[in-house]
Amino acid sequence: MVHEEISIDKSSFIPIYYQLFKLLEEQIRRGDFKPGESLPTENDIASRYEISRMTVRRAISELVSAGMVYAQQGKGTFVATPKLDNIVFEINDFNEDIKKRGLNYKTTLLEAKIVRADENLRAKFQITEENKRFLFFRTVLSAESERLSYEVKYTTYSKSKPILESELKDPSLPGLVAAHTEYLPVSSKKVLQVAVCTEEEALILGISPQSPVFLIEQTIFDTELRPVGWSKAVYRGDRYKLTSYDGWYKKD
Amino acid sequence: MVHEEISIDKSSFIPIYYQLFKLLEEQIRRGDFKPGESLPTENDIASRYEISRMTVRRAISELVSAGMVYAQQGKGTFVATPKLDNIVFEINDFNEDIKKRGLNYKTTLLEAKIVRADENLRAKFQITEENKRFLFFRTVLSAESERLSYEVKYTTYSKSKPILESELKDPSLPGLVAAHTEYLPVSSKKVLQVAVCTEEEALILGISPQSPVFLIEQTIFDTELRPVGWSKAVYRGDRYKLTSYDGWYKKD
DNA sequence: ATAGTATGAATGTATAGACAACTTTATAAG
DNA sequence: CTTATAAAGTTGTCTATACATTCATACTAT
Repeated sequence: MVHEEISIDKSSFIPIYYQLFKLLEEQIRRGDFKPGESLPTENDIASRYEISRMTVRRAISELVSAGMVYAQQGKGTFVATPKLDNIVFEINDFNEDIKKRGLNYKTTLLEAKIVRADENLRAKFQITEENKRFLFFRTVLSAESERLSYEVKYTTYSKSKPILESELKDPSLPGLVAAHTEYLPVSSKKVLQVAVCTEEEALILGISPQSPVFLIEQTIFDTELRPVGWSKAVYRGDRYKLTSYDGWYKKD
Repeated sequence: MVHEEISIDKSSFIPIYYQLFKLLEEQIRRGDFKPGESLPTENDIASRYEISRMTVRRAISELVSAGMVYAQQGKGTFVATPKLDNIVFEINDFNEDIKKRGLNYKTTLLEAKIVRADENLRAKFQITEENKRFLFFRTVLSAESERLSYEVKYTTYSKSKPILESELKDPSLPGLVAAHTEYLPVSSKKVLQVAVCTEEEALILGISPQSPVFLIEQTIFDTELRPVGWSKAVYRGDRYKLTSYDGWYKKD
């Protein structure tokens, strides 16, 4: 296969550092520089293309960010070996998958009320006070009139921030928390497990009991690391999967 | 709470850009600059600390990478709102969890042989040739004499690259592929699903049939995007979980 | 021979300045 | 008042230079 000659066009509106980044990336991909080998020195590249060394460094730093090369002070810059045992499952929203497929999805609010915390809930929110009240939501997500997931959510509650009608449409946990917390919610922890669903969940989702499901618990914390929101969601195992891509070739 | 006064020490061995990065990060964390608000301009910061604008830009670019701020040309640099519905499950190795807990884990090779591809396998490797041969491995991972996962792996095979004794100890798919492929393996796709285990898997893992399990399929591709390795692993659902942290506060 | 020292080469940090690209605001023209 | 133009402000790119830091090598003294 013949590769078209790529080079640097200093008069282009595309930044030089970006052109060089793409050029080096392509050369690495097609094996001009192999894993473990070193790239030409920054000064070599700079004089080769008659550009500044700082511009070369900008290009190389992009390669470093992409994980394709690594630099060692005093030695040089070397091509990395693609790491293939790294697994990164990234989901902006566990439901995004469904939405992307263009299906008609909708969230149904089963219940919304103010509750007093029982012992279990107090543990989740790391409080001892017995009379503290929380907002409680139960929702079901469905697509094409098929129920896909069931979620219960709790957030802190204060009288000064009542429930708004608009929240009830599609109450996401981060959204609810932001609306009912004094402090800024800044961090979140999620735990994914597999389980077989309970009879109640099976009934709600319209699947047979003991079916395998994804179970995701999420806790949201404020600036002082106090829990201000907690949710537990059950996703049908036969309708969800997570995909991870790795290595040099990534989805653009 | 009183915060110690942080500032820039130009004589420190810690780079100025890094000091400034940490300084700005801390100011954002404690709310001096709130989400949506703008940071001081680069020139302001530069003259405020009597450093170069390029050094300021280096610091801010770190903040951008961390997702705490975003820059808009011509307008300014603004504090981002923590995104809490992003889920990133990252596992260097699905077994790392086990290893970190300091348990005695070991990989047991159940079987290793050369096989001819059946129709199913040919589909996985996107080939039609019927007589092509592949390497086949079956392994079990156990910790504290408890079996945790069961994995079957296939890689391309050529006579010129025979199986080495050393491979049989702990044959990871990327390792096997690298040892038996002509071209460089550069990318990988993994799909995680939930399932209930088969009777065979239940027997091997010593759990009851129909137990919930994680199921991870991995395909490794070479530079020409040809599949050169495929594996399917079953992990005990009661022994594995995935955790994701999100937002501004991340684990250090 | 060994250890210490000097030298060169490579990446890392920092600066000052120039201009480009984009946005907002102020100004002028109709 | 509206619209077009100019100006100012802000981030983005690029350059040339200087020095620091780290590493490998060659050299020197013992």
